[in-house]
Amino acid sequence: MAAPEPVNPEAKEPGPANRRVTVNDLGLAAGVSRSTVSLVLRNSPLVRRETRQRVEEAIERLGYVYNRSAANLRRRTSDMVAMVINDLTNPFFAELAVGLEEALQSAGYVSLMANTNEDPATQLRVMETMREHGAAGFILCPAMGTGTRDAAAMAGWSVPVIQVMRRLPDTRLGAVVPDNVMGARMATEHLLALGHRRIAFLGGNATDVTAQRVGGYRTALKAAGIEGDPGMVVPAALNRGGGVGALRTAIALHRPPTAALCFSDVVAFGVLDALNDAGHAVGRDFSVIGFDDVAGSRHTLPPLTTVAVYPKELGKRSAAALLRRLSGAHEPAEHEILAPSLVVRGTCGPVPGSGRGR
Amino acid sequence: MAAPEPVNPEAKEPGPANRRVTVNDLGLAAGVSRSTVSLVLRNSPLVRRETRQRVEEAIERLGYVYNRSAANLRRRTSDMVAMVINDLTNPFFAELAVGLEEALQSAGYVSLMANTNEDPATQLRVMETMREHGAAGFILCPAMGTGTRDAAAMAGWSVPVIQVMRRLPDTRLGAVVPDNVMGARMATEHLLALGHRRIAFLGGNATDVTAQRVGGYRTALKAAGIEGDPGMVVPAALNRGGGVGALRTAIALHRPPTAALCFSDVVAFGVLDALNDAGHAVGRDFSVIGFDDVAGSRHTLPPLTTVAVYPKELGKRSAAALLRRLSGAHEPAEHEILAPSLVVRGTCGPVPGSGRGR
DNA sequence: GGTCCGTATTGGATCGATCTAAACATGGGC
DNA sequence: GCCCATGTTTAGATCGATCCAATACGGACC
Repeated sequence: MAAPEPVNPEAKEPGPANRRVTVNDLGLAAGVSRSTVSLVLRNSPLVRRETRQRVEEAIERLGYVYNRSAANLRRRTSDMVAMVINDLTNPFFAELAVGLEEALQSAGYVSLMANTNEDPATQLRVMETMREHGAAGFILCPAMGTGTRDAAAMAGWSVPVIQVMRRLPDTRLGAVVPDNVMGARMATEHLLALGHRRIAFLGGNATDVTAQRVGGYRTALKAAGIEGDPGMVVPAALNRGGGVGALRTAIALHRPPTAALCFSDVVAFGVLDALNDAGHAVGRDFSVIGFDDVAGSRHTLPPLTTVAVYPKELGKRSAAALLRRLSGAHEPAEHEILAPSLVVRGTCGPVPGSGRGR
Repeated sequence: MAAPEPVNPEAKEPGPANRRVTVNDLGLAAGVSRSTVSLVLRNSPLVRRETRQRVEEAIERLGYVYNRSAANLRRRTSDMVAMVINDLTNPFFAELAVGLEEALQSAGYVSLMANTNEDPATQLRVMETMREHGAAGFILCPAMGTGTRDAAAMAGWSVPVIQVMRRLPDTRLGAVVPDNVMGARMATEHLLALGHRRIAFLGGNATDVTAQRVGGYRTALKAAGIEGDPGMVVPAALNRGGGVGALRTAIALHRPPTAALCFSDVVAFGVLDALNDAGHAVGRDFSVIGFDDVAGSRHTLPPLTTVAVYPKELGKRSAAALLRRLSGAHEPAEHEILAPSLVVRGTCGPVPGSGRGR
């Protein structure tokens, strides 16, 4: 007997007013109590084989959907983790997010996600909402300009917060970051070994990351006995246009650099644009090193020498760190620092006019 | 009197075993019932001003956190939306995801997110989990090779599913997609207008998107009275390397093309690499058009002529479509098709040897 | 037959909120 | 003094699952 109205064809049993199927309904259908159904759902060995089959058959027949929210409420648990990312359109962070989500997914967690667009206010708002939703923990790549008050508030929440890539000055928050100081030092030393003495640092923002990279760069120069020239550090927007501008500023200096370490690959792309534009031969007239090793850096002309920091790995590690905090009751907040590596491609060469060319 | 143990400093009131603060606790603290507290939480005008203040003061003092899961359970509602993306590391989809999330966020929803990595099995698994979590609806960019059975299963769930960018052949699912046919037609006509007769189509995958773009390309050729040469459609992996290989295949043909429409900008990047590598002047010896208009296409040498499809806008629109379905009770599944536009930059020119050069 | 045991099952309370209908207070009108 | 309207508050049931202590059942054993 066909139903007169075009109802949802999946609603296998009409039921009273198309109500959601619950453990009670299953029990009724299978001739057991909801407690037994619950045991079946949780794969308890207490249930007799035959009873289990009856229940499973009812689950199938009624099209039952388990309600994790209700279960989590009763069990006082949560299997949701929040990931809060500053800028997903940046391929670096996109890859980080993918590594993160993949790790969480395979650990049986589901991810709440928000993009903050580098806005601390948005960041705090979405994190509060996610907390109300019962997120078991947070992975946060802090927006630029996140205040100390915000950090303190997060640290006061009773769920673990793991920072990734960037760090706020609050020791109660965990973190997984690359060793920016070391990466910048390695890159600078590479240029020094090629004979460069006047090396610029191009690009940077108001995060701890910039401070660390500039720090590593300065340390390497100092160790080589080179006086740091403040004009050699050129701040610039972290995009291609910023790189173009920064290079032009640098080569217009009274005593221009012969090489540059860039804050990121994207900035380096702009630097390459500007060099090509001005007719300089990259790697011969001027050497360039990037930072991050994003996908595109393999394909510039010439291919970009850069410092690889493995964003996907950062994501995976931060997920692992969070999962550790979630299982081990009161682990302390740890900071994990990943070693970067220098990837030598084609944008660096000996100092022009050193006689080592050709 | 200082507590002896280093407990969570945010736990303003010790409470019995550091239990979560609930409406009951608030009621006790403010001298009202939990019902009144609940009214305050929902900003009901029924509550007397003075009572509301007492409750709000208690909320502040006890550090209360609203439990949305519990509320959603009782109210039989959900304010979570699931976004399921095939490949977030692809900047095109990353931007789409950002537009999507932004729109959902400002509509008061929180986003569950999963990356499927183009794997239909993963896709189905995470979507089922999200359903159990009570997602109010789905925005799905289907993984390549998603089966009809999967599509039917999703359509049978009682929550709306909006596809974005790609479409499965199931009319019960909504969709927001660009007009790929039109875009490819416009691009091909642009090349035809420049005098090209032998135009290749490079790259493609096993989705409806490829079929549509090739379709538009063929339609334009046919309208110009050009016999479609099957060898001119060169399938290739959708990455830079695929583009390199596809171009080499194309120019090795007996009668090679003088221009190419690429499946995507990324493929076009590879094509440009291969052309530069072979010493061809792009835009003079050979014309290239991309598809998507991703950020990088502005910065190739020369800048890439391409078909813009506005991924962020696709994201916003699909969010809007889902929200419409969520409010309006039984809206039908609509398909929204966005017009693309041709962005003319520097990679196209007249046919070589046509005398129109220079 | 009664006791004990292991296996399998169950009803009632509970998680933290909301809903419903009813109760309560106050004041005016008659 | 009673009724009713208005404004404010509340107890009990409920959402859909799990926890807990209790129970039912059959068989082994004295």
